Amino acid sequence: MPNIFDVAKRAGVSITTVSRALNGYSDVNEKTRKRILKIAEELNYYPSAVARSLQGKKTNTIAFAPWLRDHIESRSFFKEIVGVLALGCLKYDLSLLVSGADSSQETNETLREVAGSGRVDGIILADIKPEDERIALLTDIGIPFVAFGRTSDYQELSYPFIDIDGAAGIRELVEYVYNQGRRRLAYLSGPFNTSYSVYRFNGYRESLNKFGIAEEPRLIVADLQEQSQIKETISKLFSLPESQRPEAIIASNDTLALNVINSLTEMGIQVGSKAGQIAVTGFDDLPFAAFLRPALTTARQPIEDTCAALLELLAAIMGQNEAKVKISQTNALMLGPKQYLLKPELVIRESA
Amino acid sequence: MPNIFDVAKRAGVSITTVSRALNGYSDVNEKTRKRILKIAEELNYYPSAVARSLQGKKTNTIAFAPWLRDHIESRSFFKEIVGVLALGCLKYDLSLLVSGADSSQETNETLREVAGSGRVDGIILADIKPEDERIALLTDIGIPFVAFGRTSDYQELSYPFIDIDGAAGIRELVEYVYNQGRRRLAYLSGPFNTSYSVYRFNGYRESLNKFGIAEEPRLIVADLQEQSQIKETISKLFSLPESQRPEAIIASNDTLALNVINSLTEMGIQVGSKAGQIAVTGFDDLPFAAFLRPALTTARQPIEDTCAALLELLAAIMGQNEAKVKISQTNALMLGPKQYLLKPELVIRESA
DNA sequence: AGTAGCTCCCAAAACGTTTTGGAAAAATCA
DNA sequence: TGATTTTTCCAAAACGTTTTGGGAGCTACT
Repeated sequence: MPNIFDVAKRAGVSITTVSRALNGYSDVNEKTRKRILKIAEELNYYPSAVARSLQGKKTNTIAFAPWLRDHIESRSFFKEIVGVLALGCLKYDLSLLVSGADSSQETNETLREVAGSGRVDGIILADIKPEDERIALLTDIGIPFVAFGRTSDYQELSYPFIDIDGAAGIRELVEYVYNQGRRRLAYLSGPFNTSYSVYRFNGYRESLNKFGIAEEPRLIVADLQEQSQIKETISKLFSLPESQRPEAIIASNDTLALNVINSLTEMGIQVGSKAGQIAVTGFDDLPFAAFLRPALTTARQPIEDTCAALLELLAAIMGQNEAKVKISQTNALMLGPKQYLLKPELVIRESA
Repeated sequence: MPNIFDVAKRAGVSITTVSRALNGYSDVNEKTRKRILKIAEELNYYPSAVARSLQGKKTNTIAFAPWLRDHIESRSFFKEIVGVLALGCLKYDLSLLVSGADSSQETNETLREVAGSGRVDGIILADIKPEDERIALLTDIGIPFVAFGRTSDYQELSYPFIDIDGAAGIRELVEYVYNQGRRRLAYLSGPFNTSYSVYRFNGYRESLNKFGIAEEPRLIVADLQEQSQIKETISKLFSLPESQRPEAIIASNDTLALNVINSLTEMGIQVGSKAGQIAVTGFDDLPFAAFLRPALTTARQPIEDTCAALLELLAAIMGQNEAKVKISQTNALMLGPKQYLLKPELVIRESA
């Protein structure tokens, strides 16, 4: 591979001139520039990104750092987001480095490596837990980052994040089924070791409170890990005396809802919005949600908006014009400086 | 951020010694090493990946380079693969750079940049077209790469690739519906500007030929771009006299099949494997395929195997032990040196 | 004619590592 | 004891850019 010296020699100028010609500086004669450009083209010369980074202290790369653990629920959404993010990076002339790990042990080591080694200029941190040591890690290292999601203590820590308002989404869903006349509302969730599970559950409790419905522990199952547990849970719920059985099942995400619907269907229980049927709702609006039978009523995560906001915020922080960060998404609620909440959108289909 | 000099000064040794201590060389006293390690820890020192790359000529990064254009069909599968790839990279201690572009103009410029600038050690090229100028580009630049998919002229060009045998998948599907007694088999496909469309269509023709069925132009529609066209196509097919209507519809991918099923259902036409119903098949086995009603009969792309093979092959090429490249996937067919074909798996469900 | 101001170019330093080729000090051997 | 080997360390070069701080050679002004 040719380097800048090869070009300089061939053109009969110094490497300084080659560099400045290629970078569009005005202190090089137009004729010389043309000549250098042609030679660079001929030689198939491309400046080394690595050398450039070393000198310029900029890599023009950001990392997307999720936890690639194999939850029943987590992987689908990760897949949705990375493509959109990659596309969005083009606008900022950034490259996207995907950096995750599956065993939680390694994770922090991988993240520390990518954050500490100067390989990237900024990081988008995903899959935030209620208490997430990665926030402190990155803050410590001093690398610009934006979290996708938020911890429980985001107010004290006050790091930048974009989150989707899970509580609001669930509240809308609950209100919707409440207005159908349903009162016994079960809530199914994965374990509370992911922030969004906690916030969504809070939404459920807030709604019950608002409508004056007492919490019924038997209707709340919040540690679902595997498919088999779901089936089991459902049959337990439906072995209750008729007057105590749930009239609606609020699932904390689409994948869970999918399994709930399948379990119910298998048991011969009708799912749907009509009276006599049991209502089921999800959250996320993954691609399959529209194609379920019955099609899933859910709250849509605004993926495009979220990714745009994440990049916008991160770019602003990296560009040091932190002062005037202003997220342009219309439905963004500002929780604190550089902390934004995006609203999910209610999607009514057939399952509720 | 501290650098190696800071550590050296604090430890009272030269930077050489720090470097060698950190990299586990044996010519540094165990006591000194311990001291250096502790100081590095205290200082929160991490070697600059950039400087290291510059010196070592290795970035330990590979790029995933798809075409992120917004086809009716292409995006879902891209999303599937990037997550698995990212996970697989961990085993090889590689990072994954996602580098795509949406307008086809930019694409080559982006690719040239990432390939020519030494930012990555290797590239996984996806979304191969029947004639794909990117192959020549990368060969020219001389960067190690593996294509996911293959051009029409892969034999002359002879570059490394992993492909999924689309023809074989379609053949199995066609044979399956043929054995149900169906003879009038329509074929629906997106435009032939993507390799897999061509190979899959070939599979269809080979099967017809094998079973002595004449090709019926009216049953072959191969330029579907939008949803609306699909509905239109379907109604045209079903406005034929009864004796000429298709008994099965072979769609070249799941997304297409999904829309076909929806269109048919809207028109009140029963889809399924039973006599009197029309059979519909897809290809890919995307996550939603199992949840359609009727659930989609399709050919599953072995994503995990494919990603594993891509990485295995690329790693071998990058490691210069090209000679003994041996793909370990059990169902891999070798087409040429470093050229492998993986077999899709028939997934029988309800739609056919 | 002298000087100030352009235009166009360049040598050298800096970015932070690893590698190379020793060299001093300590240990071992004869 | 002197010679040899081993252990432990280091100075300098190299990787390929960009930036800094000028410096010729012209042109234009007074």
